[in-house]
Amino acid sequence: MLEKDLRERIKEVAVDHFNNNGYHGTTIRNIANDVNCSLPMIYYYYNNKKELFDEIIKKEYFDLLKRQAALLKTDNIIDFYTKFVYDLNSLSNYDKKVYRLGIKVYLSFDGDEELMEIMDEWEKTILPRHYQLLKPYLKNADNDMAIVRTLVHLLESLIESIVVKNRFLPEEEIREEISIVLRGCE
Amino acid sequence: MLEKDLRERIKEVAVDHFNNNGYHGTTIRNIANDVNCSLPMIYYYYNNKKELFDEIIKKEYFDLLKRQAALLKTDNIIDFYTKFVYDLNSLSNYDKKVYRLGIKVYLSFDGDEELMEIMDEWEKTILPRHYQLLKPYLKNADNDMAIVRTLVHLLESLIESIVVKNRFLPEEEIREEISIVLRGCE
DNA sequence: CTTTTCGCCTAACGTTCGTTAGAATTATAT
DNA sequence: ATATAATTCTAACGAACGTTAGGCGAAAAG
Repeated sequence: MLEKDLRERIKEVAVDHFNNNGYHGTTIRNIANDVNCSLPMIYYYYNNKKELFDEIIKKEYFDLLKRQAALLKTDNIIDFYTKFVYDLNSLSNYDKKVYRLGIKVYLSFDGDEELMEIMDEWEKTILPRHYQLLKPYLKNADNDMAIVRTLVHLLESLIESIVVKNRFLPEEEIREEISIVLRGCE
Repeated sequence: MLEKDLRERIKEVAVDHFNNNGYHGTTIRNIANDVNCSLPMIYYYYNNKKELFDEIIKKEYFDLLKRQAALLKTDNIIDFYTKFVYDLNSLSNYDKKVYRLGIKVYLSFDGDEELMEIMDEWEKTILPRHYQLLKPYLKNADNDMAIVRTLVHLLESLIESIVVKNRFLPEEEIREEISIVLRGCE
């Protein structure tokens, strides 16, 4: 037994390859090479290529999302969202790659119909969840929902910068932008 | 000679395939099948697969971007940005697919190093360009640049909804969100 | 001590890929 | 009419792909 469980190491390397080369550009041989194991070992732990890909999205990605969504919320809504985004900067490389891969599937740039449906289900929960979070701070104006939508759009773009484009975003910049959208709230 | 130039038809079908299946998931055989021509005809007009992909990004995508960027600007900045985004809804299917493919490369979900460098060069021009547009409407506050950044982030997310996720966004929703970011300007 | 199970391997299967050789057909020019 | 050039084809190349058959050695179970 090497440093880590072989099954885990395969998945880690697979995340890397799927990320860099997409589903079709990734070969089992290349994964096996980087893991330093023989080719059929991949099939010993995963039935086939698709199952390996699916496990990364269904388990790793959604676990990560749920961990993120369960973050504690402070009493200041701007602080909360700022921290929520800023903390993505210090995600582990593995988590960042899983996140990136998930977004790729979310935008239907990779994966298949089945995964897309799961993503659609998740997406439906996004707006209501943030509406609940923001509710106490909204002034029951006629554009409350527009503010929630705008914030979610901003968050998506910020997350993409950090996770997909692999940029570092300073806390102050994040706070400024979120404050612009939420100015007037609290 | 059929309805259209064969070279053009190959490119059209290729855009579709690269879009649906990515670079590695696309095969020259499948393209030839859908074009209803023999396989080597692709090689008659394009030296290889990569050249076909590159032409779509380098010519079609950037032509589209430049067309977009050259849009006339009205005297009302919110009207202008609203129209800018809303008009994406009625892009032709071909243009939408080209746009989508370009964003895929922009996010380095497809394509290679060389295309990424071209994308990076383009990206550098985005913030300054919108700063110039917004300048007359900004009140020289200390968060002027933050407003520009926020707007660009919002635009990116709105564009992605329409072009990548293929949603229809109503003009009123777009206007509301842009107004939230630009409230105070003009 | 024997037998079964587990983790891992070498070698190969059949298929599909990008690409090309070489020839047939059609259009253009002389 | 004849020569040249532009399109298009059938057929195949070698390489790489996902996947599997079958066996080896060590550990665990009886």
